[in-house]
Amino acid sequence: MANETNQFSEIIAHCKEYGYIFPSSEIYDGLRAVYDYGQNGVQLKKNIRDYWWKSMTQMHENIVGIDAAIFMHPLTWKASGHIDNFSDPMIDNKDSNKRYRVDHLIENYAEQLALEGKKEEEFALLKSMEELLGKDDFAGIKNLIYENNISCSVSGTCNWTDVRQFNLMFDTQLGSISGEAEKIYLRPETAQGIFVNFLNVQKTGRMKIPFGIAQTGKAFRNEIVARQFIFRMREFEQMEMQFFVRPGTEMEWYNYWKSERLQWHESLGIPAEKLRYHDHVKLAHYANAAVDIEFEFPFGFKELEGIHSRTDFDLKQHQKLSKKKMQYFDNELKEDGKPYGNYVPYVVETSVGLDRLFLSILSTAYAQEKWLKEDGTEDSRVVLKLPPKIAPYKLAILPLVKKDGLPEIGKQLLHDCQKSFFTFYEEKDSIGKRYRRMDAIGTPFCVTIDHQTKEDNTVTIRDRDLMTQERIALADVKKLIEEKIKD
RNA sequence: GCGGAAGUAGCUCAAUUGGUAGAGCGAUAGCCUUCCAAGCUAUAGGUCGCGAGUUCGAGACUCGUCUUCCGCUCCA
Repeated sequence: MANETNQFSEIIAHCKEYGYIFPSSEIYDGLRAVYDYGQNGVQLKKNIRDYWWKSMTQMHENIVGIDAAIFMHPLTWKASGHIDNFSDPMIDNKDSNKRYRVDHLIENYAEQLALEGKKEEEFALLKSMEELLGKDDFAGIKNLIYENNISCSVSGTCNWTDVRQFNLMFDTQLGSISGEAEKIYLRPETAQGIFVNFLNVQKTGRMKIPFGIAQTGKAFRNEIVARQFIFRMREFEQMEMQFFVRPGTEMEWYNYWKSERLQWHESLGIPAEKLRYHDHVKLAHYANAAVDIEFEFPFGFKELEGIHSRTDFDLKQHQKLSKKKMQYFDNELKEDGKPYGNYVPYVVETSVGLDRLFLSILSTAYAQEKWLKEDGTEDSRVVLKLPPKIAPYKLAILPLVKKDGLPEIGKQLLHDCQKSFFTFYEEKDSIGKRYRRMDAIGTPFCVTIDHQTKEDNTVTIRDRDLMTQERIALADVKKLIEEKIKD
């Protein structure tokens, strides 16, 4: 009966129409690549986050959570490498549209000079470049490129844009007195909040390796091109867990989390064929192994979660800059009967984008269905087949008519149920229309109060996905739903 | 960032050669009530994305700008 299509633009439209996601500050034309979660979206997002939180912390006695601030000491980003690696001045060639890091562009040209035997010119060029870069004199850099007639290797022209700084980190000022204010960054990842709290948590929680610290929270990246709805946003939410292990055991844990995390996504109803691993060939500066779990979005397979073996890079860097020892004393005995002793732990990270996960779940759940009714006419619906445990509303209570005392029974049931889970109550419009509305927002169960209810205290309960109904005792409704929404 | 396309009511779309905006669905209120969006009545909702320009007159033409989608580019 199902004839499903999965057009991305239809999903976006559905999100807006049914209160899942709105463009940010839409009345002012929106803000590029920034979105707000609506009344249903916030609930779905929260349920996904809670499910992650529970499976990471509550279900693992050796993983605890924290909630670090978005603002962090500026040296944090020096230590992590974000300041040095992500603030390169760039320049575009207007003819080829090719973008270069200006230091690479000039260094390449300098190499040519060297090959031509013009050692002095090479030296002078590099020296001026360093001076200009040192004082962020971008106009000067551009002049330097023009003076030396440095051209684009693709177009061969010197038709350059201005030099621009592309720093992925947003900055702002801490302290309100200008001049005295300190430049401070909005965190580009939540991981560092965990690393800087490593000692606090390990000591106060008396944590023994291996152990993990989990955190969910907002991160900010000033992406040059942010697009594809909520897939790449400038403000987004991460759910990260850093797992601290004994050096040498990291690959074991890396493989453990690699398979663990894939299964977790499947437990949220994402079909296995829409998930795959993508091993990194080119590794980031901090990693010795990295894999992405990719999901087949409507626009192709893209990264959903990253699992990285980060070695001891981060803790060592913080040790270096903070001059605090990021050590752990391992009392467990080696084969020779002596303890493992002091070391800087290795880290295996799992990092999933909550917004991306939201989009994965939504695009998996979204379905347009068409079928023939008994009288031969076509019927159709749009339904979000969300797993009941994360659906915004778990149950809708629908009196068949709004008279004869049926609303009163419905409201009593609402009162009983809403203490335990989100319950929707609606008595307006035809029952079919109300079912369609509930399908559109993904409510898994609808209970209808009819005249028989008054006689024998039973109601019909309708399954969203099957559109079938069965009659159950009114008194069993709450218990039944609670059973259905359990993990 | 480059190229292409689009923007009129909550949604889908109309509006002659330029003559100061309409429909269906939806929403709200009421009536009716029969378990899968389709009965009846009434009401609300738009400075045509925004800003200039051309014109006696612009939703329509021109320019700019914002936003979105598609392709390229980028992506610790």
